[in-house]
Formats: sequence, structure tokens, C-alpha cells
Amino acid sequence: MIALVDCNAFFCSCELIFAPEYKNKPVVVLSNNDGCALARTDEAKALGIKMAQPYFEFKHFEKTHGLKTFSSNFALYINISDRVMNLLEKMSPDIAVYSVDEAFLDLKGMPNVEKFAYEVKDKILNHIGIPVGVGIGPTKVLAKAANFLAKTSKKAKGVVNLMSRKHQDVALERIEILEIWGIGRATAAKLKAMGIKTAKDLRDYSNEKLLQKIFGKTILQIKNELMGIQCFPFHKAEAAKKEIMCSRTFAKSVYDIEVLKESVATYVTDAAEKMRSQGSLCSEISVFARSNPHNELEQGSLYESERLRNPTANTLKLIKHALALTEKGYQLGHEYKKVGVKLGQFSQGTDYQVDFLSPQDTPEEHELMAVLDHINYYEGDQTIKSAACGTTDNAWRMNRNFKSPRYTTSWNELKKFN
DNA sequence: TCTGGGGTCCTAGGACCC
DNA sequence: TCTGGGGTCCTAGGACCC
Repeated sequence: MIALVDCNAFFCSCELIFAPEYKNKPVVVLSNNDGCALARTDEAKALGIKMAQPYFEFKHFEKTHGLKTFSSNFALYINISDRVMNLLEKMSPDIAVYSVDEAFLDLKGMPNVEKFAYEVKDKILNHIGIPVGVGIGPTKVLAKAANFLAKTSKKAKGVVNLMSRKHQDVALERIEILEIWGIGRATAAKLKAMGIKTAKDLRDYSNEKLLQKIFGKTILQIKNELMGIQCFPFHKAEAAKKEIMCSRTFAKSVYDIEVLKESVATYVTDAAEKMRSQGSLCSEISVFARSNPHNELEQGSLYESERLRNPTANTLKLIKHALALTEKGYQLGHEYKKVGVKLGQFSQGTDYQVDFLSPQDTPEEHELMAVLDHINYYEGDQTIKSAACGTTDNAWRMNRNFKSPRYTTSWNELKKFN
């Protein structure tokens, strides 16, 4: 028996904790650069605002329908997510966090699951202020389907239990195939052409060989889960990431290679930090940049990749490679709207930041020195092992004789101590 | 004229998830 | 004017091995 707890319009709900005056109004949280919609309340959905829809297409609702928009604040959402998950952990014998706003609960041996589901829902709302829906089923796919109904059906009151075959029959007939977890647009279109329109159609479809041939093996697992046969284990092995990417869209297109390089260096720094935190070294680094795909005159993209002879997690080494790749792929006059970095081909290990450029007597250097001294003074002499400042040509590193394994290379990280 | 058989590993690309 | 940022898994096909 599995429950899926899913926060409603999660990013919006987080913002509404601090701006309750917008409750029951259309609210949207926007992506980076206020580009498009990331989360919508039911009232915003009712206006026809779609997931990932560009902001400029629905901005007019602010004036006509009292739409409220927020720029995204991921630090806040992660903090609230942690609180929700901690609460769930305390209430449930076993939990598998699936994403920032959902978690599966193992309800094995639970006497009254629906009562429990309502308790969970009420507690998260009352203690944290986040509304959730709870779906219960014998498999993850059915729990997901139950959760879908819990959120969309008016009379469900936020909890749907699909443990019995009878309820499954009724419910799956009402769920379009596209709504099933693991079925996307492409697959749904093909399935519909075959006459498989609802979740029930798929569950009861008899020609498994044909399904496997057309769609591969995943669809059979989904079909089995719809039948109540578990194919997706409760705990997916908590594996280290196999690749780590960092990328952003620019607010305005970029033509200048220096700007591009600054960004690339920043994203390498971020990605390398993530990589070190899982104890990996990479032996492949890629840099990519794209022009705006929505422009009619889309220009060429930049994609350069390199295999490294010696695996490394050294930020400065990686920056050097990344900047060389950027120069290699850069084309004068091309517009670049999005740029990013990917680290891959991981192996286990750590290495230390050994090569560095000579420090220069810059204002940043003095500022960093002051920050380090400050940290030293308040946190103790061994807080910072090493630190880097600057991003491209002026990148330099300080190596002070601190013994703690904690170290950081990010200027913004350092400033947080202040 | 005739041109093995069985396997592994890697990569690119598609589809999907939030 | 203005269009997100991450990830995973699967498959097909090519390179390569003996």
C-alpha cells in the first residue's frame, strides 16, 4: 500500500504563506528572468494559463483579472520542502522523496489509511501552510493516478483511495492516457491512434508484444502497475548523479565572448561544487550555447565537448578547459541566448585545487581577505581551507593553512558568512 | 564465386519526469 | 520586446573484440 503526497501548486503555495492576501486569487510563479509560468494556482489555471507559458502572453490578466505574479525564490521553496518532508518522515514508517513537492509513503500495515491520509493533509496545512493532495494505491502508478483525481475531482476533498479493484475500474476509465505517469505527449498520441484512450484501455489491452515492440519495455511496466503489479520499487537506489549540468537563459541575447566566458566560468564553478559534494571526479566536460530557438532566424549553436586525460574536480582546471572550449566554438556575430556546462563520465575520488594563478592586488582580493579574516575570527581558525575569487582571467586562489575539509570556491557562498 | 558468429561498449537521440 | 533548468532511462546503431 503506497500513498503519494503532492503539494498543490507548490511554488505558489510557498509564496502565499507570506502573502496570504492573494489566497483564492489567480497566482503564478515565474521562471528565471520572469520568462514563463512555473506554477499556477487553480484560479490561474482557470484563466487558461498553461505550464511554461511565456509571461508576456498572459501578463494582461494582471490588470483585467487581478493576477498576481512572483519571481521565483528557490531558496524559499527548498526550505519549505524540507519542512514538509521532515513532517512526513515523522508521521510515516517509510518515505521516498520523489521531487521537491512530492513523496511516496509506505503504508504497509496501516489500519485506517484514509484517516491517516486526512491527518497528513491537515497537519501539513496547519503546521506549514501548504495544501496537499493524497493518493493511495497498491502501486506507485496507481497512487499517482489516485493523486491526480484527489487534485482534480471536486468531491474528493484531497484524498482518493484506489486500493479496491472496483474503484480502480471506475477511476481509470475517467483518466485520459496522457495523465498517466510515464506517458508523455508522443506516446499518448500513438496510443490514441491505436484506440487506447484511457488508463483503463491501457490496463486491459491484451497485445503486450505489440506494445513492447512499439514503445519499449517501460510501457509494460506501467501497464502492470495499473493492474496492481508492482514494477517500480518503493526505494529507487539512491545513486550518485551521472552527469551534472548548469545552465541559464540570458535575459537578453549575448554576442560578446567575454560575457559568455564569464557565465561559463560561473556554471563550471557551480557544477564542480555539486560534483565534489557527491565525491566524484569528471573526465568529460561540455560547453553549450544556443541562440533563441523562438527566433525565426535561429543562428547556429555552440557545442564543444572534451575528454579529460586525468579525472578531476578541480574548479580552476575545469574552468580552463571550459574557456578553451568556449573559444573554440564561439562564432563572432552569433547571438547566444542560453549557455551551460555539463560534467560527465564520473569516477570516485577527490582532488585538491593545486594550480592557481598568482594573486593580484585588486579590490576584490582585499574584500575577500577581509571576509576570510572575519570568518576566521568568528568561526575559528580552521573554517576555510581554500577559496577562489574571480571567474575568468583574473581568477586566483588563496591557499591558507587551514585544516578543515570544508572549503568553498564560490564568492557568493563566502559572502553568506558575512 | 564465396565473405562468421557472438559479444561488449559507447554514443546520440528520443521520450519522459518535475 | 518578452519563451526554465535541471535530470533519468531506453534504444538503435556503430566500433571494436576474439
